[in-house]
Amino acid sequence: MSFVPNIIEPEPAVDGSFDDALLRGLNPQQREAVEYRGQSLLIVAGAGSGKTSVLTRRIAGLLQSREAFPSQILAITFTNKAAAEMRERVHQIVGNEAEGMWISTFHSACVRILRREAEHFGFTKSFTIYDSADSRALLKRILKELDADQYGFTVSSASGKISKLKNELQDVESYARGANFSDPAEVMFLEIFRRYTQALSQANAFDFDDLIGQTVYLFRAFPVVAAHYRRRFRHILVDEYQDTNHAQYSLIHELTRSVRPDIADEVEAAGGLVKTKRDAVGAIPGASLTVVGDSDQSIYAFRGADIRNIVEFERDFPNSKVILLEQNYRSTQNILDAANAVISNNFDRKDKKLFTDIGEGHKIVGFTGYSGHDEAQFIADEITKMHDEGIAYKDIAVFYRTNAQTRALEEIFIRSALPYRVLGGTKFYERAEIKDAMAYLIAVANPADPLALRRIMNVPKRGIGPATETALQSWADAHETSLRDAVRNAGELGLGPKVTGEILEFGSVLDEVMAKVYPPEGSEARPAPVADVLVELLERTKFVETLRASRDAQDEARAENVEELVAVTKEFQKNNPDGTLLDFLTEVSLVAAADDLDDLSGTVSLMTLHTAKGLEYEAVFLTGVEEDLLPHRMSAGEPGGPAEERRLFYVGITRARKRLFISLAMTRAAYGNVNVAMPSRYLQEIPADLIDWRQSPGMANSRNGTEPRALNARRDGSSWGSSLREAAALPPGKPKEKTQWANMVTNVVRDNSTLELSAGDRIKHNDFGEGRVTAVTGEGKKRVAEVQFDTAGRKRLLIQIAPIEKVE
DNA sequence: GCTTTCGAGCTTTTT
DNA sequence: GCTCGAAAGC
Repeated sequence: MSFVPNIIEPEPAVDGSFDDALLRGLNPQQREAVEYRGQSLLIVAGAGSGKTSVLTRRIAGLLQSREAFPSQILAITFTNKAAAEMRERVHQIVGNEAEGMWISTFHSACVRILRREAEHFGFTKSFTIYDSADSRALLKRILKELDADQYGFTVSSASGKISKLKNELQDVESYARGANFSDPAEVMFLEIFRRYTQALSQANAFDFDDLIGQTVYLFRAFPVVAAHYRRRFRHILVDEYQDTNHAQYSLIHELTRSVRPDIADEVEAAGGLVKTKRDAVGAIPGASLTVVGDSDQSIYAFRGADIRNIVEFERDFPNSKVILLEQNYRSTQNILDAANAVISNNFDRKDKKLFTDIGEGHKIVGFTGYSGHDEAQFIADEITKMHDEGIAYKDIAVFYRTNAQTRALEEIFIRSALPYRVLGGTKFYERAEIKDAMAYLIAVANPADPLALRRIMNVPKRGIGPATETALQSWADAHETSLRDAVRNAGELGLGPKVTGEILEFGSVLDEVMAKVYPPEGSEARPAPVADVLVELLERTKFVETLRASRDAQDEARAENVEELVAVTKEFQKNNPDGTLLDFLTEVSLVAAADDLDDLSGTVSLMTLHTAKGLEYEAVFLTGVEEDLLPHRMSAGEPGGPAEERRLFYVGITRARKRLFISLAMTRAAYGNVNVAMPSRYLQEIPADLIDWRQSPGMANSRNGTEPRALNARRDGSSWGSSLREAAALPPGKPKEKTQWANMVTNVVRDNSTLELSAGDRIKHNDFGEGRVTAVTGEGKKRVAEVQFDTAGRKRLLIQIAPIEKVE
């Protein structure tokens, strides 16, 4: 493929001035961060210090002053959501001038580049993107082929190691150079890595890490290609710089390099307009770089993020300017005091203190539950109270360390009829039936991908079992062709007539639909819209029909999910009239947890602490602040683990604007059994006078006691254990137990759909005891009772499933 | 080749 | 307490 410059543009006429409105309301440091002009700028932006505002105004300034065309700006954010927000905010300031900027994540920017350039190195533009599940499936096959479990390899250990290597820009060859060949496990790993890499390239696929790594490779191997992007992007801005890994760091380095005079000659000879950009010696100077970050918020070391990228920025980019933003515009002073106190325990950091002039605000509220459910009930009650006080559900968020913690929260929220959304976690696109439907689309888009093909070969059931699949694969191997070709030529395999017919029919459905997606060269036909493609595939394979006909009750729900996917494709087509199947697949592959956080108002948001980064809420609940959860047990062994966990806690605290709740439980369910939980060490790091303990670990621990025990008085495990044993020894359901653990919740659920309730009724609840109904709202399945309990306080109950009965 | 059953292992965080 | 894979029976 020859290099074709695709944008002809004159130099912008710099008038060097921009609207004063851009600087309005900024403090001196923020103002300087917007106005500074130089080769490289590091903005160290504490949590809530207005960095998004600074970044967007900086971009708007570049555009308004005509220092840059939109097409010369590349802004990189961490999530698509953040990218969309930044685009929107720039658009608000400069209007349509914002068109043509690249504001995207590292991954989507790289996909865009790779789709354009993949043909330089043996891929086609229709490559597929393997998500982690796809990579794992592939690795599973490879490990099995090699019997690698003999050497202690698991899918997760192998995928972790490969990912780590790729983040450090290592490939099979470079790894082999440093490998110890007398270690059989290392030899085995090398073989796994080799086969994995080979399988990806045969499948015309990249995994997540490749998207970055291969782009760097592309730039290094093809200087003229790199020169095209270096020439194009004159201003590069990177958000959340503390979370970049080595590959991403290298990508930034590659993009901001200057173009050597001889390469510039080559670009010019190929028709690239570079003359106006060349300096005295004929080189094209490197682009200007602005990075924004906060090393206190670095929480992705496990993914290869290297805090040194930000710490050593000044060394890497000589003559760079550093600007510190310390004034916080988000949180109350109490919240900031807690955050500052916690983070100051990380000793190897530059001292930095957030301050605000918002005022003290509410105290932080602490609560210790008996169990995770008890904790969840406390949260539900507090949310109800705040909602009554006029705080919208959408301004409230609940954070947790692990996704497993959602279960208890969801159960209680459903019972309390609280509207909520879980961000991340088991996502729509991870459901098996959705992955199946998606695999049909991938098989059509990228016929080289055997993973997708294998997944759907027998879905719905068409009698192509493992034996038949192996036969097809062997035929493909013997003829040195793809699995897809074997499907087309199934007639030559000598299989039974029935199964042969099925395979051929399957293959021709794919081929015929493919012809509609990629109309032959010179034909008038436009590529078929994604929704049509999907519907045709589903109909011709009787995919939904089979699910609907199934006796399994869950299959009905699966059919509905697939219909939902059809709706998603229609929506996509509406928003992107020219969107291709590849665009759709790319978008789906790169959606992040924080991305589906749309303005769907009126629901409480539940998410992990990692997902919470970059977001802010009026009220925040930090849950499960316990040893082994935060800090997580798994982090203990890793160097820097506890410090990173502390940063995670810090990130959580600093998301809150006005109200912060910190909660924990004395027991926590894991793997289906119940374990004793201890308060997190980080709790002691918050000055005691900042927290108003509704029920402190000390109170919850002492039998009847209302004396809060000082948190920093070390409790050993045995005292917790013994107190628990006493608690557990009490038969469940005794009145005494109830009053002591007013919020204790059991798992009793019943079908109450026939129960008629109205205001004034007196009821008895399994866990909360007796109370009076104050209001009934909603219809049918969603009827909700507001109940004032005698001892347990006010609760909202979803009547249908509440363990209650009327008492006369 | 399909379906059912039973046991093992599992949970850190994500683009 | 759930998911996945192996094994056995149909």
